Amino acid sequence: MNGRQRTSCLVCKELKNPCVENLTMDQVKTLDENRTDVTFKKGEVLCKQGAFASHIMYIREGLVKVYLENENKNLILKVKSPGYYIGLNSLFRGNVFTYSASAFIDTKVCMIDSEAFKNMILENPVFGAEIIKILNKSIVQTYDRLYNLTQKHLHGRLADIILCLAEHIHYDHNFQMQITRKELGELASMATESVIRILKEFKEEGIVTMNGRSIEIHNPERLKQISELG
Amino acid sequence: MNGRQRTSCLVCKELKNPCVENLTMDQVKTLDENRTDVTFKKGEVLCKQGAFASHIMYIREGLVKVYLENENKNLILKVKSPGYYIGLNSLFRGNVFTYSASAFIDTKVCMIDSEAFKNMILENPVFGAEIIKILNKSIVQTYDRLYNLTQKHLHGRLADIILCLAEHIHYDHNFQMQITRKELGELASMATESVIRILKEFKEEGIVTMNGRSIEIHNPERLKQISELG
DNA sequence: GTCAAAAGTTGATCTATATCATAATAAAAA
DNA sequence: TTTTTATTATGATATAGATCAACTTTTGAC
Repeated sequence: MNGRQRTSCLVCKELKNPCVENLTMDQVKTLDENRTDVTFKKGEVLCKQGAFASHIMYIREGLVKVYLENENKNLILKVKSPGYYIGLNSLFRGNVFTYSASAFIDTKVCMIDSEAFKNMILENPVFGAEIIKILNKSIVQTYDRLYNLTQKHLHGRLADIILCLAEHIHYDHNFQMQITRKELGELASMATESVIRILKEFKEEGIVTMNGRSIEIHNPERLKQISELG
Repeated sequence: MNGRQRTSCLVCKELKNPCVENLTMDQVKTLDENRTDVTFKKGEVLCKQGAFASHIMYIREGLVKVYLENENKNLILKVKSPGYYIGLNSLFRGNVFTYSASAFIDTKVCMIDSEAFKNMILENPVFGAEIIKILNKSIVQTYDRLYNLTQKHLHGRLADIILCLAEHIHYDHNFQMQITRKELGELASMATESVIRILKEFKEEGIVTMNGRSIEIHNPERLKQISELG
């Protein structure tokens, strides 16, 4: 694998980037004049694939599900947490959202006018470089998801998701999932019944114990192994 | 589908971008002093996932296969043609190639020193904005591939690839494929036998006629339909 | 507290697709 | 030209995982 393991982490912490630090006082002021804070309740749609992207969103609080829409089934691309941007992909190319996003839990975002954001990049190349860095992280994350969804089996994908929930969202190997088996299935891109069956197997092997939506990972190493083997 | 069809075109023409136009004479000169031309024969490796990316490559002639490596099986991400860059993803983040690339046919590239390239972005924000545009196009293309590989059936994926070869590489609905069924399978991410069987079906339905590696598409509309239905 | 709806569970079945085996060509090498 | 190797082709088999059906438990609404 040439130096890196492809764990499909839906939440890429590395992407978190307070690149506002690179702005001048004047620029922060301009940005401040061109922003507005909005709160979304769980399930509400933050942006719609194909709609005009007049603004970039910066997540302050909450958790956002980013997905591609289609008649039959949605494909979850990633889950974004505070510190991430939504809508960067629309910059300098059509100003149309390339994906839809909805609040996984109650979420607060700060909306920044696209034009103001673009000007910031054109005025301040260091800020631009930071945006490039963020985009590149996001591309690598997408490559990983592509790899995981096409090359790994259900067991590996579910192991990935459980580890991701524990280590990047709840920061604990013993946690209360706020999501249903169906949603878990959406994240791992598999049928609800498969989620249930595989969770049962993990339980029987002693890798986890579960009670309703609370889960405790006893053997994270084994989960990582399962994830690697596919 | 919210306004757009997800045809999995491995060769995204929109990405072609002579963004050198945005450089000053001085910058073009600097760039010229920091570049070197290299020719690769069919099959040769241009860059290796995980290796240090001391340079960006700009494709002048040929066709390049970009893929993720792994013990068992490679996953083709995209095919790049003249006008595209290789290695942009490594900018401002570790300078390590995120993928491997090899020449699909004889290929000429121009290598540009990474540091010189980065300086260009930091000196010239319009150039930086162009790079952001290119990265964003590439992300959207990757989302499409993710969608296609995970949501479409074999028939749809193969239809996509055949159309892509015809319309974006050979510019003719009647062309001589330079690749084997095995390679076709790699592009569409399916077994060689499946390629053969599905091609036979297309033939029997009168959508294409074939003779060895030469193929003529009689009903591109039908192929597009098959691609859409998955 | 009762009823309805949603979530969870389990087993049975179905299906798309990979894999295997083997043969027929075609291409390349000797 | 003969021999070897790679490609194309086809049928049989295996299997991962989805879908379906039915049943239980939990949650939420009135």
